[in-house]
Amino acid sequence: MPTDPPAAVSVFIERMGLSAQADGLPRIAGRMLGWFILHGGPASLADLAEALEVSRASVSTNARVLRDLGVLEATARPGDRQDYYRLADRHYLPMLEGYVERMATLRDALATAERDLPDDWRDAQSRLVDMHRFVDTARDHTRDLIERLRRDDRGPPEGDGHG
Amino acid sequence: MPTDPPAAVSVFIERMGLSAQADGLPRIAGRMLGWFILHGGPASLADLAEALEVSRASVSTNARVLRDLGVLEATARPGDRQDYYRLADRHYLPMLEGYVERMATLRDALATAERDLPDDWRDAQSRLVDMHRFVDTARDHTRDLIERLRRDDRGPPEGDGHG
DNA sequence: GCCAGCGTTCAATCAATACTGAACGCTCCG
DNA sequence: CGGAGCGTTCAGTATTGATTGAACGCTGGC
Repeated sequence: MPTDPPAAVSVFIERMGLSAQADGLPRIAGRMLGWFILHGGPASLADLAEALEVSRASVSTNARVLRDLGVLEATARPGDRQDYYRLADRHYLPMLEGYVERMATLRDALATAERDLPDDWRDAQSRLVDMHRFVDTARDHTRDLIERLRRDDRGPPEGDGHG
Repeated sequence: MPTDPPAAVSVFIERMGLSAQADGLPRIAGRMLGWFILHGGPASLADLAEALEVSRASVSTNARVLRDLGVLEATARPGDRQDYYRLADRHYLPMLEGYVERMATLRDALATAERDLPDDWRDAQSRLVDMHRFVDTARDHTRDLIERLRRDDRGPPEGDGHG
């Protein structure tokens, strides 16, 4: 074996699992994402199950989750009946979209409360509106960011490095 | 009782609990936040425990969590030995700061992988850098948003309504 | 038409963690 | 100095949800 650096590989995959967990996704989904970031190419569910040492059931379930999110894409290979998956182009955008979605949920709770609460509750209404405005701002801001990132597919191939 | 609209109140509080849960916080923390948004004023832990019908232990623990996050502030009332809490000024900012923190964690995982992986893994490196750039962009963007929101304390007291 | 392989689904298990009740330490009042 | 009230902490409980193993349906090869 010319190369045997599984140390950094497994460390990264595990970290991605934890990161996904922090974002409300199953840990295995994050590990699958990590695996795809490192290995990229189309892989079958059996490949993933073996590589990550998890059950086929988990791989199947989480592949569906990631596919529905837009992180993974299904590909077909001529002459092979297996399902193959690969990373979607801008696979990281769903993360931001998840944030937007949470903000929308929160926004709805605020709007409903504003509507259903009597006018007596002046202070409450004031605080609701205040937070409502904040959530709208944050959501719009993040939406714009997503739009922008969706447009410039890659940006300059190289040049200025750091941020 | 001149007003008895606890329906919308409890609905909102419960929704805030779920919203907090989606953000990785204990549900009770979210319900406490909801209660403070509606009732605002300084409240003792005993008040909260009774209002939300949860144990004093939970209230104590979650009050600490929310205080450490910057969502609640501790206030003192002269002549009263109890601890009183109230909503912090821009209590919603910690939500965005939490996002930034998660992105920083993710960024660190990516940077570490880039450093520790051998150059052989060209494609992996390429994907890592690609995602790294994205995370940096999103993080900076969100940071700027936080900065901006921190500056304009309230904006106009009233006038143009919608965003 | 039967067999093998793949993906999915479902009940059961397991782990993580939020929540509670009880005990403790502290501070102030009498 | 003794007692009461408040907040904190800790072990135990309960609940949520991820993960698994096994059974099922489907598709293609022989």
